[in-house]
Amino acid sequence: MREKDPNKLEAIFKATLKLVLREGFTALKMSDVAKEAGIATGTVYVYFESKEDLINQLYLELKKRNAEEFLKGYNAKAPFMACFEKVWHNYVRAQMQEPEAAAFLEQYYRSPYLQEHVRKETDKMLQPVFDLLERGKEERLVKDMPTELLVIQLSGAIGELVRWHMNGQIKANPTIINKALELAWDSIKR
Amino acid sequence: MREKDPNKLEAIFKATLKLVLREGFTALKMSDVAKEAGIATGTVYVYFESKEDLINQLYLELKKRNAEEFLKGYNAKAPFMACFEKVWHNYVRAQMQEPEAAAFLEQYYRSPYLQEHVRKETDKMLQPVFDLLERGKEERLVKDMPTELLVIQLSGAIGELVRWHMNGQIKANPTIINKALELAWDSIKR
DNA sequence: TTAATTAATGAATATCTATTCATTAATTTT
DNA sequence: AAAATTAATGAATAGATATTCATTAATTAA
Repeated sequence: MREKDPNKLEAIFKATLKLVLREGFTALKMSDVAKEAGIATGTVYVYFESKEDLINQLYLELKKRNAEEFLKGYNAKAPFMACFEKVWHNYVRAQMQEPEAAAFLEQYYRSPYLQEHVRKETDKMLQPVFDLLERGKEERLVKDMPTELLVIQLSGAIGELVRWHMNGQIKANPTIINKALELAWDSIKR
Repeated sequence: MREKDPNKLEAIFKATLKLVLREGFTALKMSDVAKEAGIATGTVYVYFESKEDLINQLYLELKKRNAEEFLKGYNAKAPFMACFEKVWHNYVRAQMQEPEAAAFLEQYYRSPYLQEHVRKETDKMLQPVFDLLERGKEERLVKDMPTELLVIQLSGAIGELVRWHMNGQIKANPTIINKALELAWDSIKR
């Protein structure tokens, strides 16, 4: 039993991400994926049943990696402010390090591949943020506003920062990122 | 010379928006557009040369409408705070009233149809916001931060609010919208 | 070392969808 | 009212792309 090559699988993922970033789902062709990955068209079908399968598997994989990145070194017992900064930086880093992934996830949300239960499932990833913000409210450090609104404020700003960065409209260096953190915090602090 | 029916043109636009909101560009078929608009497939080609043409014409039309909405009743000579609130509410309203348009524009930005010069062209729509924020900095009402960052903070939050609203994850009634404004202002105020 | 098994290939096929066009219907002009 | 013009139709066509599969190459087991 000859083994499948994990490098090829990863190459397919990478190629897909690259192409989706460049032209979106609309222009994604299996033959292009294969070419970009440096393999034959048919080989993609050794690893994935169909285009739909590829996209969904990749989606789940990205979510998994994202969650790991997201909670790296997070300790819910630390003081609130430490937790907040940690989560914020993790979130930014997760998005910044993998802008292709961010673009893919964005596309997935507006595609025929999306299944509602999957969306709900993966939205749970934000739960730690919800918990943290509610703790912040209890400790009277954060405004008494619907937690959803607070999350929207934070994730919206980060997402937009990454988009502008990718467009080349802004260069998101550490200085900029820290300033963005300051803005974000001033927004929700009591 | 029989005249073309402006209702049909509008119906095609509407159908396209509806379908793109539901499943994105990926699943957009000319035959579906026609069916949704209640006309024959071929009729779409009476009004548009091609699918590409349809998408680009719709894009330009939406941008035009958006810009009108955006600047409605705006008077740059009013006191800063009045201007800020006006612009903010206009921006929210433009996005909220036409969530389908917002979804379409989002998709367009990640599609093979996008042309870089078009993106740059239409990004100019944000110029009034840039101007206003720079005035705010001069008047010492707004933080001395790169204007881009301030814009990112504002537009990111609004965009995310609309997305959550569309997903049904939050009900953006006037109360919520005002709270969001409060958060946004606290973020950038000095 | 040979046989067996499975990955890899890519041209051929099947499927799907944009576009065309011969025909019909509606409107306008004469 | 008849002729002329153009919109509207939708089945047929052209073109594009997902998927298959007969064949080859590589790896593993015997």
